[in-house]
Amino acid sequence: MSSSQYAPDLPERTTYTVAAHQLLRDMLLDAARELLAERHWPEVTMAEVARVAGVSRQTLYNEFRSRDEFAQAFVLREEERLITAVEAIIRMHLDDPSEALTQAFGVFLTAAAEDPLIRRLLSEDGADGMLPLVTTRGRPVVEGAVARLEEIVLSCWPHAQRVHVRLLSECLVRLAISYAMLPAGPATMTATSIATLLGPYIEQVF
Amino acid sequence: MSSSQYAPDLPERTTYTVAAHQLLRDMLLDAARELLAERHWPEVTMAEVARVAGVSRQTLYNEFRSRDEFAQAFVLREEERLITAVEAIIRMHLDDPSEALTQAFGVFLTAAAEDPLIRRLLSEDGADGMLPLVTTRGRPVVEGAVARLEEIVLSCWPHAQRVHVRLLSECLVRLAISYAMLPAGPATMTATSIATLLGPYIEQVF
DNA sequence: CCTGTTGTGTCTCGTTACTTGACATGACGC
DNA sequence: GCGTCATGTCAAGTAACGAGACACAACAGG
Repeated sequence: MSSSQYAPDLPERTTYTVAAHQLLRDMLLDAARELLAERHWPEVTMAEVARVAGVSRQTLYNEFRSRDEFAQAFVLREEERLITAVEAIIRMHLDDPSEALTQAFGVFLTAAAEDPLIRRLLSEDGADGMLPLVTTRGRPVVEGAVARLEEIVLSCWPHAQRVHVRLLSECLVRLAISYAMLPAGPATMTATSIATLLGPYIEQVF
Repeated sequence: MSSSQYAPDLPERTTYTVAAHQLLRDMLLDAARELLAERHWPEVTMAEVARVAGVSRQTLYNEFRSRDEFAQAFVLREEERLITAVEAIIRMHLDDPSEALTQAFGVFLTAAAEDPLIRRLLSEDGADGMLPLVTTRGRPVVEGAVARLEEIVLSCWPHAQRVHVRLLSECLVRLAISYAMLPAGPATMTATSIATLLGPYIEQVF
C-alpha cells in the first residue's frame, strides 16, 4: 500500500538508496573520465580511479567486479552520452528522415573526431586499451546502441515497420563505428554520402 | 601529498561521501516539496517525508534534529532557489542598475505570486505553518538573503561601497518579503515603484 | 636465474550509516 | 476520562564503506 495509491504508472519516485548507488557509479566513471583526459587507459590504475572518486579501492571492486567490467561500463556510458546527442538531432528533423540521418550521422562523426576523450580512446593501439571494447569484443556496445537507436527511430516514426528500422539501425551503428575509427574524409561529407546511399531505402520504408 | 600536487585552489573534486550526504538532504527536501504540492505543512508528517524520500524516519531525524529545523532548511533552500533566479536577472542588466532592480524585483514578486508552492506557504495562517520562518522567526532567512544579495551586487558593481550595498540589500530583502506576503498591486507595477523610490540613491552610490 | 617492483583481485576486520521496532511524551477529539 | 496520532529518543541489528594485508602475475634490471 506504499506506492500505488494514486500513482498511475511511472512517475514513481526514486528512493535515496538507489540514487546514492547510481551516484557512486557515476562518480567512479567520472573519475576515470577525468584521468583519461591526460593519460591512456593502460596508464590509469584502479587505485587512482578510486582515489579520485573519493572511495576505497575495495568499494570500486564491489561495484565493478573487475577492471575489465569497469571499462565496459565506461564505454557503455560514453555510448549513452553520444546517442543522447544523436537523439536530440533526430528529433529536430521529424519531417525529413533523410535529413535527420545526415545531421545525426554528422554530429556523431564530428564528436568522434573532435572530442579529446574519444580521440584518445580511438588512438589506443594495444589490446589492453578500450578500443577492443567497440571492435572485437564490442558486442555489448553494438547491440546496446542498435537497440537504443531502434527505439528512438520507432518513437519518431511510429508507422515504420520494426524489421526495417532494425536493419537500418544495425547497419548505421556499424557504419558509424567504422567511420569513427577510420575516417574517410570530413565528417559532414561522409554523413552526406551515407544519407545518399540509404536515402532510397528510407524513402521506401518510411 | 594527495590533493595539492598540481591543483591550484578550488577545482578540488567533491568526494562520494559528501556528495551522497548532500543527495540525502536534497531528496528529503524534495520529498517535502512534493508533499507540499497538495497539502499544507501542518498536514505533512515527518514519517511521510521519510517514506517518500525512501529512507527511515530515524535517518531523517539524524539529518535534521527536529521538524522545526527541517522546515528551516526547507525555507532556506527555497530562498536559495529564488535568489539564484534573481541573480540571473541582475546579471543581464550590468549596464543599468536601476533597470536591474526593476526586473529582479519584478521576477521575484511574480514568482511569489504565481508559484503554487510559495502561494501555499504564504497562505498558511497558523503558527505551526512555515510562514513564521520568514516573519517573526525569519532572522536566518532574512540575514541569509541579505548576505547573498550583497555579494551578488558587489560582484556585479565592484566599485560600489560595501556600506551602501549592504543598506540597499537589507531594505530590498525586507521590502521583497513584505510585498510578497501582502501584494499592493501587480508585480511589475510594484517593482517599478520601488525602483523609482530607490533610483536616486542608486544613481548616487553606483 | 632470481629479485625487486607494480597492479590486480581477494580476504578480513573495524567503523560508519541506515533500518527496525519500541517507548515516552504531549496534543487533540470523542 | 480514554484512544489516537505525531514528535522525538533509544537500542540493537544489518548493510556498505574504509583500511590493511595477502597471493598472484607481469615485467625490468643485474
